Amino acid sequence: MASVDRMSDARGETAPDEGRASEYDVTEQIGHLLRRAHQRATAVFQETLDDPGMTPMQLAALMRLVDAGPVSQNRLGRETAMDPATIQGVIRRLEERGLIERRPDPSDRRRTLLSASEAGGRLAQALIPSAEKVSARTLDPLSESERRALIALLKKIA
Amino acid sequence: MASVDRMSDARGETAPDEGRASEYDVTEQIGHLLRRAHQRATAVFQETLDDPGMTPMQLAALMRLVDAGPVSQNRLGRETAMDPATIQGVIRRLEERGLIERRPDPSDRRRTLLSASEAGGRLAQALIPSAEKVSARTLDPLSESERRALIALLKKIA
DNA sequence: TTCGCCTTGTATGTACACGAACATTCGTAC
DNA sequence: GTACGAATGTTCGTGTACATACAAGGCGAA
Repeated sequence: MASVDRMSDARGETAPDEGRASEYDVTEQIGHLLRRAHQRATAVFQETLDDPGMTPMQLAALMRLVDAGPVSQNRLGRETAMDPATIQGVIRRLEERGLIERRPDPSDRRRTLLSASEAGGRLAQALIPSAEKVSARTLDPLSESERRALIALLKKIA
Repeated sequence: MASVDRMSDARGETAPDEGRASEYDVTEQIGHLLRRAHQRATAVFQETLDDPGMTPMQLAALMRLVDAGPVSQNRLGRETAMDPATIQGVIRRLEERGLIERRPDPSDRRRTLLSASEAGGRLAQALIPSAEKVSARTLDPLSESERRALIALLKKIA
């Protein structure tokens, strides 16, 4: 978290910005900027959320489960933009913490139905204010109209 | 890469968007949008770059080395926004491919000086057009002014 | 009904990403 | 000149992220 702060400098040691041979500057590429911004958003999440050990992906999955009732694992992955191979681990860790439950789907024997446990539902509800603070802090450097603009632009390229 | 495309739907199986209990929608949070956008940028990178096996981080490090001459490992990490623990693996893989070279810093025995090898320099130069195409494709859905706006906003929150 | 194709969940392997702990070395204050 | 704090690079552990391959079940067409 604090490590991100340390990574922004380019001072000292050698003269800055001399002898740029090619015309390709990594720090100007959209991919790099998206990565940096996502990096900071994750750091803010960890600093701000009232639950150490809860990760962004785990909270996303849990919140979605609380809202969207029992769903299959793959479907939950689609709704939260997670690969089937990725959501597998997220689900396993949430279950190990007793926040969600798994049971076989009676109407389709391939599927496992997921739902939030009692404790999971309570935790999700309790974390909402904290989660909203995360978003607010991440967008802190921007004005209200800039925030709306950024969100709209991100939706366009996603 | 194609998997990202499959992850955008929320149709079928149950009625969409009924019984939203809490007021927290994950897909509207800035962190989630940043993650999705970064996800797509990475997918475009892999589809577009003329070198399977080259990753965004590896290219960033290599490009920086070509431009910024010999640098220590930690410093290169700071300039490309990579954790010391992270850049370690990136450097190792680049060296295994013979694209960069490591030698001890004579003036500071803690440090390892990194520089691009001959082959690394040639590859970096050859990949520039391809890398620019990556950025262009990622920004494809946006107009020229939108692109500038997005880049400026991302720099503000990073 | 059976064949072919799709979906679902799992496992494996690679590559970030970062906290934490560590040994070595440097620089400086004393 | 020596003790102390800071910087450098490494290792370990955990958590995404995804390609690939796979077993099992569902489903429609022949």
